[in-house]
Amino acid sequence: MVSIDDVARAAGVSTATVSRALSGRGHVSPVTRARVRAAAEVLGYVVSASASSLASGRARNIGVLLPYVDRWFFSTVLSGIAAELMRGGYDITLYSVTDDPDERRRVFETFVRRQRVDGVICVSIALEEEETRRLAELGLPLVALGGPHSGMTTLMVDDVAIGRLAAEHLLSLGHRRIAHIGARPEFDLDFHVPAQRRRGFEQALQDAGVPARADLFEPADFTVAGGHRAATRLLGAVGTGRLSEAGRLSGRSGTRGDAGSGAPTAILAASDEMAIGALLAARDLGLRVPEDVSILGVDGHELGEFFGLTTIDQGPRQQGERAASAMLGLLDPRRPAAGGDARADVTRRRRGTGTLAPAPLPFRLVERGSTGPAPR
Amino acid sequence: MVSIDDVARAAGVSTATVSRALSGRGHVSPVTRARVRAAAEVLGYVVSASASSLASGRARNIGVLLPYVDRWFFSTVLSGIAAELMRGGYDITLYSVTDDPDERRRVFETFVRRQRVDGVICVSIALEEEETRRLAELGLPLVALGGPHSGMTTLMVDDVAIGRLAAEHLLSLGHRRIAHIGARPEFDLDFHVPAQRRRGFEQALQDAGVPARADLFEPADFTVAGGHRAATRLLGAVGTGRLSEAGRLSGRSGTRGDAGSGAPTAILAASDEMAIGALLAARDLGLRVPEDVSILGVDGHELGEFFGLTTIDQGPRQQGERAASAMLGLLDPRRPAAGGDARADVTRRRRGTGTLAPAPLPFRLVERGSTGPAPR
DNA sequence: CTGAAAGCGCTAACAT
DNA sequence: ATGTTAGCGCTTTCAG
Repeated sequence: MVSIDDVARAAGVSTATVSRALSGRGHVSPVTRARVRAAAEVLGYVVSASASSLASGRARNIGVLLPYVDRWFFSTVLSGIAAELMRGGYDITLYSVTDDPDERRRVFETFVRRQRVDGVICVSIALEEEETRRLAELGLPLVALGGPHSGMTTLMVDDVAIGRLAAEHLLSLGHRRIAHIGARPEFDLDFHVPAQRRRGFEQALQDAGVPARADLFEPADFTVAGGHRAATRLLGAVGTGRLSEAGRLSGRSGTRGDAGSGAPTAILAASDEMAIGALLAARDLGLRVPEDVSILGVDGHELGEFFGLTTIDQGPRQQGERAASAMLGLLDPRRPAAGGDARADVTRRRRGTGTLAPAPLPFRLVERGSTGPAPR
Repeated sequence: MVSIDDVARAAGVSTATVSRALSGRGHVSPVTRARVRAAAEVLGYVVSASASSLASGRARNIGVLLPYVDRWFFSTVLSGIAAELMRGGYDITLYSVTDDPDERRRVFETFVRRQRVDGVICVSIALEEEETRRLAELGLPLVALGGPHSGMTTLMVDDVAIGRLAAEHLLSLGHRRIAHIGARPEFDLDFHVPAQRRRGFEQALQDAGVPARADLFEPADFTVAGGHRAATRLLGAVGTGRLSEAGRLSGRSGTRGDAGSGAPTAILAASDEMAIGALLAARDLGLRVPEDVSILGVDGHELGEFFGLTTIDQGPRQQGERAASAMLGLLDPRRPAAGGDARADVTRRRRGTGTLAPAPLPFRLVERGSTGPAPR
């Protein structure tokens, strides 16, 4: 392995100069710099991460903690983080944090404390007090996506507002009997995202003078199959959780279009995957979407486009990019706002804590045809 | 940050002893070991990755190169790798290798060479000669998932055999007019996986005396939408690429069940996502699955279960685990075979190269109802 | 079995 | 602008 000494010798300068020339810290004359660069190039020199890191305390590496890497939302967020961090010249070290207490302990007590990282990004992880303390002790920049969290820069989307926007969209189309597929309690982890969406949804209904009906809420598990089962139940049949050729109903019970009772004319699912299940359930029941029933999802899942699903897109990839960008900003406060300008939403810097208080993450309604006017 | 000296002082021994006691290298008396461990525990000591790595040359960190993190197959493989490596006490550093030449250069010339990693796992990456050389120069254990690759332990699934198994399954059900949705040339990258599946498929047809018909091949892009379009075309209508209520055909042209012409009675899609698109297309056309048309996918995608899709599962998560396990085996040859026994398939060790020649990765037919006997 | 001490390769004062 | 040099925190001979 060619070392800094080899380069120094080849360029006829000291190792300190090589270090300065290559890292850009401290002044080096243009000619010297060029000579050093050339020598390094020729020799194929690359600084040793461990040596540099040991001497400088900087690792050019960010730890990313997330609960799953193999779920759409998280892998999409991760791709955003990775792209942005790589642009900033940082490596990323992946730690998957499940809810297995032993594994978590290992991550927080050992892995993260090996001084391998310059900062930590937590994605959708509800930290216990102890864990928060451990992270804080590191004295490193911390960014969380999804919260609330105390003591760290937290990027959050306002899920109550999402629920509200969803309800308002459906209300504006004239729907009054709007069902909601939300989370079973055991899936309402991680900051109660589903519960918040539901709250916003019900608030908006109330504001519009439409009473939320308990029988129009159906809990599910955030999968396509779960959405299918829930929607089948809501739309008046018993679901199997599987796509089936059966069940083309000829008519519907209840007086469609009414205000107070009967089957729903619209369904809001708390995730796109459940919404897709609902879409398929409606079809299995012989219902037309959106003529007979409108279906609305939340997330911005890639499959939504194929299914013509109207959704509230929260842009997970962009969320990842923003989180990474916030981290880069914390690491180097003089860093200019990035291309996508992910720091535009950083409104004020809290005194002393090195923590940023960003504006909420954006989301938007994407209309694609699965929602329409309420049946007459 | 508490250092090794603090522990040494607290335990009343030298730093060398602390190092030995904690790392398990070299002999330490049980009492001393216990005392050191206790001191470390109390002080909350964790070795510094950079210092340890600089001194020992070991980083306890594996670099993972993959083309995408936000696609189902790759994120699933990654989750397998991460789980297994974490079990082995290794961190993982993620490098996404696109086909942008500049980014690739950065990864192979700089990132990977910072001596941050003890080994590199390449997932589905077709390396250029130059890149292979760069990796080999590292002198580190190298494992590839998907190949062929020269000079490194390569785990491969036999895609020709997959195509063959698929065809044989359909042939055994009496199908003779079998269509294939494969890759458009621009998607046939990375070792021509789709091309190989197609080859196996056509070989098996030939072996059965069923001539492959060029008009029953349809290229697509490995998405649900693409599969839908392709299947719509194969089944005799013009697809829109979107789920539509239209097109319930009343009858079919061609004499179903015949040997030499007419619409296909079965479709093999080269990926589950395309197969799902095909499934939906068949429904849109008013065809029953599998009574009118059988549909078979390849991969083992999580959505397959919901859609009742018969598939050839290649177990991507297990592939990741095996790759990681192979890496751990290379790093520590005395390491016992892992729980899942991912080294059972390592048949022989090539002389000198530190390279293992594993058996092909397994795959299996999972019947779920989307394939059935050919219509009479 | 344990300690002393020489690095590992680089960075950052401090000098010049 | 550049060189000298003292570490960064650990591992690993080499002695004992």
